[in-house]
Amino acid sequence: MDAIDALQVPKGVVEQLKSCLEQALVAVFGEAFTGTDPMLGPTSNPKFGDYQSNAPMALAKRLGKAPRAIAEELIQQLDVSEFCLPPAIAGAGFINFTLKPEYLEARLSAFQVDDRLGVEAVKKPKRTIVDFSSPNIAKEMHVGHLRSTIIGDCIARILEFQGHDVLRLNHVGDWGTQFGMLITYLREVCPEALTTADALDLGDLVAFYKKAKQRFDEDPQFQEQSRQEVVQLQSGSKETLRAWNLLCEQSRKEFQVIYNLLDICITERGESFYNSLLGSVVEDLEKAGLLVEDHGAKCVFLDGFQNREGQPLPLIIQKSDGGYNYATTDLAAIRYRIREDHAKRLIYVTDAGQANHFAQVFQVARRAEWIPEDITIEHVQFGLVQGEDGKKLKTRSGDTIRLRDLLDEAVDRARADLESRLKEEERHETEEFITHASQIVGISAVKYADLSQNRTSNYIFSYDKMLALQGNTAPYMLYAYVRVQGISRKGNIDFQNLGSEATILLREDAELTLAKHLLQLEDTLDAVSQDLLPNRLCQYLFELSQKFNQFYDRCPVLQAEEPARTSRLMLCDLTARTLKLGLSLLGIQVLERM
RNA sequence: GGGCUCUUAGCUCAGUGGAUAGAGCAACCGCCUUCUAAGCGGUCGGUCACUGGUUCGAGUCCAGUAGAGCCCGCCA
Repeated sequence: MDAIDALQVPKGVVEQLKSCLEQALVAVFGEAFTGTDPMLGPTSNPKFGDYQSNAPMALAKRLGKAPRAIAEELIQQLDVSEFCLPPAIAGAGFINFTLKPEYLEARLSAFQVDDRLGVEAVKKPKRTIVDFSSPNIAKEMHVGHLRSTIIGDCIARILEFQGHDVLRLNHVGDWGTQFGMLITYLREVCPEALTTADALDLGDLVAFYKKAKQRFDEDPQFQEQSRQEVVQLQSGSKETLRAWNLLCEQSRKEFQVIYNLLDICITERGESFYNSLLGSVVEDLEKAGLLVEDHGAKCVFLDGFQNREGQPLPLIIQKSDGGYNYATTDLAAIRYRIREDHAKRLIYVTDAGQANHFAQVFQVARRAEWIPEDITIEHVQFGLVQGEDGKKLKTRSGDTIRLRDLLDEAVDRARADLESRLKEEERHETEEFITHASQIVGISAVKYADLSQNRTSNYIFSYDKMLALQGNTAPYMLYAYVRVQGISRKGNIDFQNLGSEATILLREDAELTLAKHLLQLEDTLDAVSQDLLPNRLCQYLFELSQKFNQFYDRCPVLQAEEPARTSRLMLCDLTARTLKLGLSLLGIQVLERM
């Protein structure tokens, strides 16, 4: 087969093999086996080939035959010669498939002119909302916002690349009791901040917030005033709204500094956006017969949730003072996102501590029949960021770490490391180079360290580990990319112009291993867009870097004779482009030199 | 008391119901006259918390036990 055929069969290898197996199952065992899962996956060990089917063992009971006999019959009816070597039966009844070098060569050669590197855009794009980051107005962004921001951005990037229509929403905390207490406090001690722009910077605001919170916790009268202020806000008092607006504007500027640093694009649509819709949420829940008044508050009592005394737990929709809280806002947001934004997939990226809250809100929305069957709603939760002592990450003095400081330190450390290496190697680089490289390495390291862990577990934050040059880190991968660019500089190679005759030839094991991995990008992205676990993409890119480094170690490129030389140059270029694309989906930029 | 998440090598962590459970770090041993050694190869390292169950097959699914973290009525 040649490159043209490969282009006409654009489906992933796995899909092709699966459908061949499905056809064989029907051909051998009859129509009753239509739709039987062929149980195809990558092999558990490269010595078994590339893919394995476990179907014979699964079907043994149903067919009353030995697995190996079933495998034998299946193979007879199976024609995969287009892309595989003859399949082999092994062990208890596994069917092992090994891809033909010619097939790999043809597929990869086609990637040469494909910016998407073989990854097809989805046929049915879904309107998807990714709700992430969500800092609170009047507070500084801190470590707690790190994971939501990084993971949410990554998920959005991947879904966008797959062709989905993604709306990235920043559900900022710009409403609620905390706001009331801040305005109440400022009215007392710094009234000009409520009427004049830039009267305070965010640092002051944060200090005031802390004091306000203190007052709120110990002074019942202050509490009451704060609640009243919230009611004023919610009912649209002009003066309060103006003060509120000034505070928001101040915070917004500061958030943007962080988002620029992290290269994050997001649309702000805070809690306040849903303010005018809260009343109808209450009304509709009332109509649906879900609302119960208890101690003056309007609640929905939940199925499967209890308080300490074993009583059913309420979700409070409207407080006894008439104010609304976050559950109400989240319910309004669900409705708005489905009815007005026409979202088909709703994704919330917040910490695991909010799992109860979302489970409760989703339950109420379902019982109110606001979530149609064809719409999925997911809480993408993640664990705590912990210090190296295993406790919640804090500064030495016990304060919360500002996100800004955390990122600055990562960049500073990357810079110190780079400078010491330059000195050691007696290299001289411009200030511009050093600044840029440190910036990319530092920020990438923070992002990659976070994304490379399974998000559901807590994660231990360590500058030393994330900035390490060895292992599963951003610098290791950036270096693999830089190595390719080094080859092109050394050999004066223009990867865009390797000639129309250029073809990929896979002769060495290291070449074959690398080639097979390059072909798995699509499957990897499919998996990530389903389970929303970015660490799988990280794992893929890490393995790609390892396989490239092995190839680099064993196969000379520039010194090789033609046609191997051009073929290897193509493999280098494909690797670099795959790394660049993959890292970009993690929100990480590459460097040409480092 | 209830709920959620977790428990895998000395450390940090992967692991789609399938074959002999993997990686990185740390430790130790090798490899630069050859494209950046920020690399590559090798050695050492395991009662997958425990007990049952489902299954042809369980680290993976179910139940229970123990331990850790987080959450649990008017904050978000």
